[in-house]
Amino acid sequence: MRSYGQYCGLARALDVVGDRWNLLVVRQLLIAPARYRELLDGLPGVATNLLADRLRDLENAGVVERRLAEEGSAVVYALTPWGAGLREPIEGLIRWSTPLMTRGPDGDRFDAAWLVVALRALLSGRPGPRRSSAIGIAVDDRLFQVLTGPGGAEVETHDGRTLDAVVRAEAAIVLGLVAGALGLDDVAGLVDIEGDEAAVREILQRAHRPH
Amino acid sequence: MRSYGQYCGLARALDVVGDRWNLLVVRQLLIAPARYRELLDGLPGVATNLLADRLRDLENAGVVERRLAEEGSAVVYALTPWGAGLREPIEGLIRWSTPLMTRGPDGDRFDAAWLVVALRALLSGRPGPRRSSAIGIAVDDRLFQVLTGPGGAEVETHDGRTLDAVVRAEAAIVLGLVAGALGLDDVAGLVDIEGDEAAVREILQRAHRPH
DNA sequence: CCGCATCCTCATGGATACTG
DNA sequence: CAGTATCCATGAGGATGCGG
Repeated sequence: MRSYGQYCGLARALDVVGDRWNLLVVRQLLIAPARYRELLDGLPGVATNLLADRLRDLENAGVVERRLAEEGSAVVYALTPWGAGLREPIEGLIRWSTPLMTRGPDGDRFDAAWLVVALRALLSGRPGPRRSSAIGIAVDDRLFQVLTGPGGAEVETHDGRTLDAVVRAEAAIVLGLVAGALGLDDVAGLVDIEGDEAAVREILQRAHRPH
Repeated sequence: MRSYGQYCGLARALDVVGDRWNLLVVRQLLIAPARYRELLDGLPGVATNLLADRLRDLENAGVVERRLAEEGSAVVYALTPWGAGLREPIEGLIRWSTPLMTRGPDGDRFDAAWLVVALRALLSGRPGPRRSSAIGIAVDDRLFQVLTGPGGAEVETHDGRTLDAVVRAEAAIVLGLVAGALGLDDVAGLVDIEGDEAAVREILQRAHRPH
């Protein structure tokens, strides 16, 4: 992308991350450091050459760094400390987007890993007292609970139900909550979704690994 | 721009404002509502057809609205309340960009009006006590002062020097401050710039008008 | 397999000219 | 003044190739 050629913080920031796909690459790396193939999978629709281009650009700009796992030549992409600072504006955009999310998936693809970023944005970005929150969700007559603290969101189930169902349902509930400008304590709702436990459990584990 | 087709807040936000120039249009309207020509002037480098396209897109998305001044057919563009909510992520990007600003204008164009957004972002977005700050600036052996309160920044001069010089110098000082992670009380610096008083005075007046 | 690079097609952006 | 129309350059998207 051509530079805007403006001595303005916003313009210069967009010179770096304003290119198509760039902020979504950062989103993926805010979830966890990832391999090239994982990024491709987490960014449905991106062309392979574009992803390579964007990773190069972001690396040259100092947003992303390539790490070589000691074993062999495995390349892992991760955010630099400065790149991780994009969490703030990204969370702002996520909060701003809640009116766009109320219409539901509609046909868009969905990946539970994206909620790792979104939940933290929605639950930690509100003004006012920020203790911890508990959101109860009823799925098929079974009750689950999502506990949220200052550091982010953790999912706990009091049941044998899959974690994926909890996470997805949580998305709908939290988005509905925020859209309706309600408080975040002890709210219950009802959603009906199926899911895969192992995948989400791994996502959550990786999300707790520091970069 | 094609939709990302992802049920993710960030992706949907970028479906709306991720197009080139879109966030810069919003920046201009965060300064003040503006006519088409004013937007062209405040967005150096944008093509007229692109600006027209983007304004249409943003209007259809509910970010921008056209207002008809009672007199004749004068069209004024302004942010909707939802569109004004982009201030938060924009301010986040501006704060994130400070390392990019320390190298100076370099050849980029500069418009003092952009500081109306940037100053507020830099001075009101820091964590911790948020009282008011005073930044002293020495320009050609004369001292000026920029007073900042919770609602934003106001420029005052204790001298006959042009306001534009104050504002431009202020940019360099504040950016340097934030980049160096210093506090914001009673800091002095030195810059040497010329400017035009009337233009900046009008900008500041308009910035204090609510949308 | 993974991590890209090349090639091709087509949509989008940029600059300028033009119009109500 | 407030845009539209036009033309050309650039970049996105998709398929495929290729070395490790």
